[in-house]
Amino acid sequence: MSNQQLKDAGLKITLPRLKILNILENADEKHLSAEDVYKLLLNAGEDVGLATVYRVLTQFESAGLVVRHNFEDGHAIFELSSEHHHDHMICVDSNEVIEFVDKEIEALQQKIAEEHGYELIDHNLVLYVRKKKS
Amino acid sequence: MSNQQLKDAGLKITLPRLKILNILENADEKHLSAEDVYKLLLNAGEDVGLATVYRVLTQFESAGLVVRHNFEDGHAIFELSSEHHHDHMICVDSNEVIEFVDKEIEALQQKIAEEHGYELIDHNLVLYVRKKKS
DNA sequence: ATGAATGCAAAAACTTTGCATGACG
DNA sequence: CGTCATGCAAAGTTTTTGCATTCAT
Repeated sequence: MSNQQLKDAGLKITLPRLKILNILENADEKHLSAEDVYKLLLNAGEDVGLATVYRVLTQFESAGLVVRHNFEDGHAIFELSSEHHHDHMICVDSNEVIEFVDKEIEALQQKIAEEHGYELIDHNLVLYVRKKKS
Repeated sequence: MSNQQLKDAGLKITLPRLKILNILENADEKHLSAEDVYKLLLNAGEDVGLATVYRVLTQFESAGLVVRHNFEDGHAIFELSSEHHHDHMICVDSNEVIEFVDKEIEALQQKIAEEHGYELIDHNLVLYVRKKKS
């Protein structure tokens, strides 16, 4: 039950929030724009306003339930935050989103920041790729 | 003279294009939004429309003169394309943009893409950092 | 019952486009 | 001179906000 997740996040348990959380948990594609979530809700016969979707997703982000990414095409996508951080690869042909983790890259980023006299707070890495016709 | 760069790019030499190119070459901050460029033009007493700034920057991008980045805050910034590719570090306090290059990271990205059966087309890496109080 | 959450519509921020006028080669 | 570029204003996108109503506790 998702109730607990909302409570833990300090959010009142409301229908729109539950519905949106359910979409994020159960949709095939885990990387959704606000519009995507909105459409999935409509398709499911749920009556939730787009403004609410934006508001709820933003609250989820503040609560750490969800991560927001700004991919290059200008509009944000949201995904449930998994325990382990990961980066993304986007296929330029199919728009498929692939997740990956690489310890070495993470370490290097840390090193680079330090070498410049900075502390690494966060990062954003997206690889744009194309399937190899082996 | 910037005339040649425009010619080489296959673009007609017009005043707005020259002025914008000059801004990009001579401004202190090398990472400018369309609005920034527009304001700098106004401050310099030049009379160029914002729509033209967008059009020209987009043309420059197509011509390879300029690179467009979508930083996380949703609006695009442009910079003259230097010979050597580089990535960016942004100070979360001052919004300062620092450029850096790291061969190892570039190589790793290539490797990761390949391991997943993809060919690396492009990438986008931004580090969010904070100055160390040594 | 009270304060917070929602829905709608309006606005805001950023970017693109249509069209008449003006500039380049 | 013909064509392409410009400026303005209008429209498009994506996201946010104001406000009256509804909902959760």
